[in-house]
Amino acid sequence: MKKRLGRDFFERPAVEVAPDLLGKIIVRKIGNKTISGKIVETEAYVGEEDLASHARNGKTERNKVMYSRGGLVYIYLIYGMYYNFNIVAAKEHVPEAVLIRALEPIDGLGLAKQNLKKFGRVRADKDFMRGPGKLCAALDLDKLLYGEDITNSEKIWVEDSSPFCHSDLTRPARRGRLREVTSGGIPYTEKFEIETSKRIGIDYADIYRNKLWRYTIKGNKFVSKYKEPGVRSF
DNA sequence: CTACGGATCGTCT
DNA sequence: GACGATCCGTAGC
Repeated sequence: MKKRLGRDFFERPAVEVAPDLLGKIIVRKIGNKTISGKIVETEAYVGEEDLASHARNGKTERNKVMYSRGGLVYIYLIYGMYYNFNIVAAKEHVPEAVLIRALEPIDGLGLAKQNLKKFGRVRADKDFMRGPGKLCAALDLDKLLYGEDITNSEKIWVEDSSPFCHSDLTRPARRGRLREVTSGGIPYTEKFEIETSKRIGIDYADIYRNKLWRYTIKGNKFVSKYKEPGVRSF
């Protein structure tokens, strides 16, 4: 059974929520249409002392929702043309958040494709929701959703994954057996490994640039900057 | 494959 | 006035 994640899930430290979100399903409702995808990449931003976090200078007009209850949506404009989508973590007054960096597409690919076209051509299906800016474009996430409560919103929420869900992209070959249903090489029916790494694009953050607060599903092809194993450069 | 520059504007100094 | 939790196109190998 699919089940929406509630307050208790999000009101924990971001370094716990971020890895726990891997494998969960983001569902986006636009009118009577649905776009959904499996979370394969997240990053944790951990309070005012985290120099990579928007909370590093205290509460401001932009980041104030980070100080509210876990489970609210923090969306902001970046580089003047993209949005980034976060879910607030931890309890009220504690400014933590989880950046959603990549999804594996499941449903509503046609609409997602349409949404993305405003931002230019998309090369491959696996690139739809790979990267925080593209993900927001694909799901049509913008300032209008700032502060939305993901635990009871009609527009967006997070579900536990059902074991056999898969998209057209990852549907097994006609003759394939169920256990060969894969998500970027990782069978849905098996547990995945979580890999940690440095967060992307925050080289200015002094010692916090080296924190391993980026979480990915190991081997999943929909992770941003994923490289095929065995590929070497000269 | 890697490296690099430009787009573009709200937010904060 | 500077810059960014990004992305894409181009150039070169």
